[in-house]
Amino acid sequence: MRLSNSEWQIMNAVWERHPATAREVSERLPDNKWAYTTIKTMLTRLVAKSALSERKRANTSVYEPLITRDRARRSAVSSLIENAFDGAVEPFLGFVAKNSKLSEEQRRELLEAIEREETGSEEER
Amino acid sequence: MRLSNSEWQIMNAVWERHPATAREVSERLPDNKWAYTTIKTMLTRLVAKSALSERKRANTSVYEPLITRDRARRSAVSSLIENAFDGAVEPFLGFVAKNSKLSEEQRRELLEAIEREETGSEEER
DNA sequence: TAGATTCTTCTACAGATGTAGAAAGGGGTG
DNA sequence: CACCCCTTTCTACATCTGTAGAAGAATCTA
Repeated sequence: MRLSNSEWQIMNAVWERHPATAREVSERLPDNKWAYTTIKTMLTRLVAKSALSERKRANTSVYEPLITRDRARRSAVSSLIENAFDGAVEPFLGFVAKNSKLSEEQRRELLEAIEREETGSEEER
Repeated sequence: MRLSNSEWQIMNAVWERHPATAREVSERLPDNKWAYTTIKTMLTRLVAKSALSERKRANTSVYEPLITRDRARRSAVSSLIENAFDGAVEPFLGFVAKNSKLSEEQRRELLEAIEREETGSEEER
């Protein structure tokens, strides 16, 4: 399941709160510059690729995620590692650690996360 | 500078050792399934978007990166954070830490990297 | 219920991506 | 020089992405 840049924007809005109508998505989009029909088109495409479900309430479609944000993220990160790091996780992690100008706060958080070493993910519906 | 999946494969081969000819790229590609001309096409497109330079040696083109791997990686990671994490670095880091089934070894390395907190990057030419 | 408003569905189209064949050009070898 | 082989250059085409208008269908409102 690969999402394009614009599709991510749409999905983000739907994940935020759902079911959601096209209108709601449109309103949630930060400084939205898309025509309403553009959003509809993307919603339709996302339904086509089974990222969203569509159901009618009166004459209006309401959309709901079929994949979790977590899952989509994992897949995006994997793909990045695959392409940009030749599939090697370690260099990726090193890169992230080295390049992400962490604040003291973030650094501690990250360290803790690693310490905990919770492997797995909270699926957020 | 956005690289598509296939473009990453090509660039990876060029970064590996350069200048490189199309033939060399083709040979370096792990289990390459592309026709020679496909590779040529992609090299040409990469030249068009200034990711590679092209220069003739006899009747053969030799290519050389115009962007560093590090730079391309940073841009890819940024873009990922932008799309999949709404631009928030922290959730991204947490996610990575949590989801990346580190080996004991990798964990230590990552920790060290964070401790060192080298901000910046080794440009690899 | 007529008109205004909102939705949906279709159609369109340019540019990016994936993939590659045909044909022409250049260079080394016998 | 003739020829073979590798390389380049052109052209092609399907699919995906980004973006949206036109027109018709449903709904709300005075």
